[in-house]
Amino acid sequence: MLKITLPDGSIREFEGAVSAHDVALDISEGLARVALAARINDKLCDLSEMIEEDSTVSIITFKSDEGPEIFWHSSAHIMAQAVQELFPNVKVTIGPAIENGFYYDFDIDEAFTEADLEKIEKKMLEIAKGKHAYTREELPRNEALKMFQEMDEPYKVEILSEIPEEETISVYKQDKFVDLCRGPHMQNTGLLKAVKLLKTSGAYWRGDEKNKMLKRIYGISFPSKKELKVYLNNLEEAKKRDHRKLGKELDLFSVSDDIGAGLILWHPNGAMMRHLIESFWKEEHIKSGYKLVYTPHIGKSTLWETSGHLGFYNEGMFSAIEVEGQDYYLKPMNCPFHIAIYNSTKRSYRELPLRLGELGTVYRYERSGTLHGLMRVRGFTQDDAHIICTPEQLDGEVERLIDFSLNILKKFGFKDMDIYLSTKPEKSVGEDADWEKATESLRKSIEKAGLEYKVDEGGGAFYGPKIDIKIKDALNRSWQCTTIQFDFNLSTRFDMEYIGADNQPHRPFMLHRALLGSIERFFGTLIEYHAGNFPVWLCPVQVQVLPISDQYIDYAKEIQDKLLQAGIRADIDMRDERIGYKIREAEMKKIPYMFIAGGKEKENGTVSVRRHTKGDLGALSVEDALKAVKDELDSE
RNA sequence: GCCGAAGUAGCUCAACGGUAGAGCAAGUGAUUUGUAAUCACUAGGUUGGGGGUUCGAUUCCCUUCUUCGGCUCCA
Repeated sequence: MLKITLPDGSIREFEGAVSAHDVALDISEGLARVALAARINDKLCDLSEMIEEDSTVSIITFKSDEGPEIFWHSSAHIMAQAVQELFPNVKVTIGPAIENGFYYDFDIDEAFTEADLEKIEKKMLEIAKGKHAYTREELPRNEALKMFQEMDEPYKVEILSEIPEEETISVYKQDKFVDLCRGPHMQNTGLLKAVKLLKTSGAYWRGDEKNKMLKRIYGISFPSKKELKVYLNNLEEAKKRDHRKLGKELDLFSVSDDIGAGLILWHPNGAMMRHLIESFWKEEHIKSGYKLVYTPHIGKSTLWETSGHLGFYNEGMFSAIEVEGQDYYLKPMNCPFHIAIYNSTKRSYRELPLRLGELGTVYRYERSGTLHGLMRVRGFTQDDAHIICTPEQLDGEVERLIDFSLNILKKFGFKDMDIYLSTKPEKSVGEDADWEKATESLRKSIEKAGLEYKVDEGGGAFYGPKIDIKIKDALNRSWQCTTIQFDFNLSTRFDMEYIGADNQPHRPFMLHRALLGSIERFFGTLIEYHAGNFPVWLCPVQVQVLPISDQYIDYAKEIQDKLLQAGIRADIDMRDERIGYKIREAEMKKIPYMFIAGGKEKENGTVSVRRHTKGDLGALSVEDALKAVKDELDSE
């Protein structure tokens, strides 16, 4: 048992050996995936370092009197100066601090090469060494406008020209560089001691693809070389968790050029895991009062006209398939089909709430540049459900939904998640009063569950407010999993009704929800979250039986048989190889349990148990070994 | 789709104007093994596809597909 003191003073206890990374995962501050560094007993260390008993650990983003945001924003200014000095024809635009580092967008025709980045890094350190003070100057907008016009910086002029004339604006100067900026900045450039420009990319001016594409440089900087080294190491470690890399190594899935981009092939190992996820999902849904349905993968154009998808979602749909003069579309969403089931008969308030669930496979046209492993694909299966209820049932439904969702996610070991409440956007359909009621219902439910959340003002869909739960990948990128969305649009478009106690027709409330989001994306985040070391219940092979040599294969088969009888997925490595080799292979496949069977074991009716990530656990009777596996399964 | 980078054996990579190599994996044989790699041999490639320049292209150019990092978009 390890006792570790966390930054807030609380004490956490851990079973077995833990690394700083394990602790980082345990602190849900959103930076667990790529915490910049850890401090163990006040010593800066790598996240892969093991922690000793009674340690004090803090996961830090920075070691500086300046907050990272100020530091990185100031670094962006230094980069802009360096680029301006090295490439005089460049036009500067904007350059903020981001979660891990900073970027700056430049207007320049030629692309930045790797060699350019190195030159820029050198120049930045040179500027930093000059210990130039950052000075703030306030001046009337018109004067600033004139100044930037003279400097021939059209992007700065564009920003200024949108500010009312009577306002005063601020500019920051360091060395020879002047930038329009609100600040604040650090005292002088000398605090920057280490910088790495990580990557370049294109970025549209003001994020609008109708505008010119600028060249963006991303970088990270620190007040010491050691911190940069630790950060880069952690980045390397994070890359090892990439679901695409692990997907190949563990033989879980692939994509084939011949089949098409963004279309996933689930290999036997991945398919077994998917089967386990889906079976669990179905059982839980049935227990929670859902009715499972199946619906077709294509539907007639008239359906999509009624739903409105051909209007507002046309760009996300695959083109039509013509059959006997009638256009059919691959479904990008399951909703119209579920609604068709609802509308197939006259509904009474006594039937509500009606919860229709389906693992529904949908196809969406995603632009080629946006595809990303399992996270963004063109064909995927949503764990979709639509809850149709009366206005009075709303609060209760949302509450049990959040509870249900968190319970499901918990089973997969997720602890570190971000919750967002998205409210009414400018363009929307539905009555204001309904929006109000729905939004409040969502808010109350999150608060009642005691969850922390962020509000995304105006971030809702045009058809209703929503709650999203996002999980971060190995590189700290957020991916939306759970989404709970109101829909004021489709219920009207499809003229959904129920007959109330008053014998009058009423419009029901409808909620869309997907808890895992899509099976593909969920699987991707699952792989990265656990770095391939899945909970035992999800492992395609839970126990690998390893006979020491040919003569113990029979004994190994006996053991395997007992395991299979007990419902445990067990394989035997019968190859003519040494035990060290078989162990290595099983370890690399991240199989949780290895049962080693040789002469000693056969004689005593035991197996030598080895647990992945823990090592040799010694000999146990076959029954006890089996019980150890079952106990772990029960605790998950 | 846009800005950039990249595609060589199943995997990880090398060679770079003179028709491709290594390690691991695979196959065969020897070995019968005690907690992260036993040895030997064998086979494996129209260097993503198509076109061009050249006496000759994996290498240079064009085009197309796919992948990667971003932008935009989103489960």
